Amino acid sequence: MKSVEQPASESLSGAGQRYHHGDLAPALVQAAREILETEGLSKLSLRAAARRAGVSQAAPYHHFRDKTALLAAVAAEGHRTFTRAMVEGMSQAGTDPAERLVACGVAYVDFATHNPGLFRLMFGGTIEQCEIFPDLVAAGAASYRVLEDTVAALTPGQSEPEALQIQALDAWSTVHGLAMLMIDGGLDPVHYGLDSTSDLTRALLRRRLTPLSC
Amino acid sequence: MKSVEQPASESLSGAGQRYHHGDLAPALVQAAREILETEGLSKLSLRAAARRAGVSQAAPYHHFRDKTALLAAVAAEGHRTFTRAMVEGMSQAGTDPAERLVACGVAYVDFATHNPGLFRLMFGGTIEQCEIFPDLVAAGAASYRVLEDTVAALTPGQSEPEALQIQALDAWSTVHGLAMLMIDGGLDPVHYGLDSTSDLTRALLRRRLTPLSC
DNA sequence: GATCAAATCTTGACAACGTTAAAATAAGAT
DNA sequence: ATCTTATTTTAACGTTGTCAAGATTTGATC
Repeated sequence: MKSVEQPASESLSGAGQRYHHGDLAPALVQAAREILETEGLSKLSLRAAARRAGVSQAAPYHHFRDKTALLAAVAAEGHRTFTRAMVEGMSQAGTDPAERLVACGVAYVDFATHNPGLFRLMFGGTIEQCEIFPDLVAAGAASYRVLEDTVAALTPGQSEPEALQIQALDAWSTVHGLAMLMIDGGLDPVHYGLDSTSDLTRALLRRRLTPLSC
Repeated sequence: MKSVEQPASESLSGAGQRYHHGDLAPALVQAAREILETEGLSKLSLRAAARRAGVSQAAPYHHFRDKTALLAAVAAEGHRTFTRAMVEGMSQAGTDPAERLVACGVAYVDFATHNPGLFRLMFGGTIEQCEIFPDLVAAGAASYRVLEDTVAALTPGQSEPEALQIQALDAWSTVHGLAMLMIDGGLDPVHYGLDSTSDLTRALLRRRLTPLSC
């Protein structure tokens, strides 16, 4: 009476509804991620994620303690792809430290505008007491380190570490604020005589990094 | 059999539960605001706000179409006090345009750190389709204009308006990002050798406004 | 002042949600 | 083959957003 032996390949292929899903935790994370981007945070319920993954309402509780825990997993995964996006964006920017920082910032803002729901989940305070999710904290710290390192490369001979940190914070605040304003504040690049949000980000960062010639 | 004639003074005095509240809409906004800061957004339900205002669960629907409409009212009111905070902060900063901008930024970030829940509601994308609430849009635009004007005062002889707008956006992004990171990212001023978030904001903005002496 | 319409509030209900408990089923070890 | 454990389901509880129907108050009109 066994069902056909499938090698745990699930995805969307077939309606094979075996009792044990086999890989439910990642499937729930992906389902939640999809709902987040297509329907928004308000439509992202645990039950909806379970439905999308093809399991019952209570199944997620064997893999996540809470709804918040699932959201934390989504956010952590988001931070990892976010980190990758920044690294990749910089790798195409050559070797000039300033241009690399610009590319990092552009990747930062691009990620936010392309995944607004996810970005808000990662930074928007939706997940209360996020410090109790070590995975999330680590992923967030790693993504910050990319930006910090990029800023550090900008001023090689920096003696005092506090100045560097302030500089990194400055860069971080700028791109983070820009990202937030673009996805929430209804910022329109055309209003600045530019075509895309990427161009606006680039213009803003370039202007910053090349102080008035003196 | 009339109850004692009270001149519509409500507040918290007495348990006078007359059938008509008299001023329910503002009372609900304030109740929501209080819940937001004391218990967080997740505990802010329409029913909880109604309970706190001393009315039944369905009473709010005679003053707000939705839960979202109530949130929008809270956010709009937040933007107005936010605007006032920035104006007042600048008024104590003298006449130097740069110092006024710094004061504006400090007020911006201070407001966020003192009212994190409200600030997130104002900017965090919680209110979907916020463009359908004209009051909210107007209040938000007014708060932005304060910052824009302050930046404009910084460079009096600015010919092209686009350059000014980019400059304003730069300033806005920075303080906004800083505010967001402080309430969500767990930014610690001590980590930068400073005592308070205000000091950190000031240090960052001053550094920005005084380019490396040349 | 009596009457009537509008505004305001309440009770009661419904579906959806987060969450838990108990029971059912599959997987793996002995 | 049996037993233990992990996984999933069904059923249920309390809470929420929201609506419909009825009750109460207010204010205008005669």
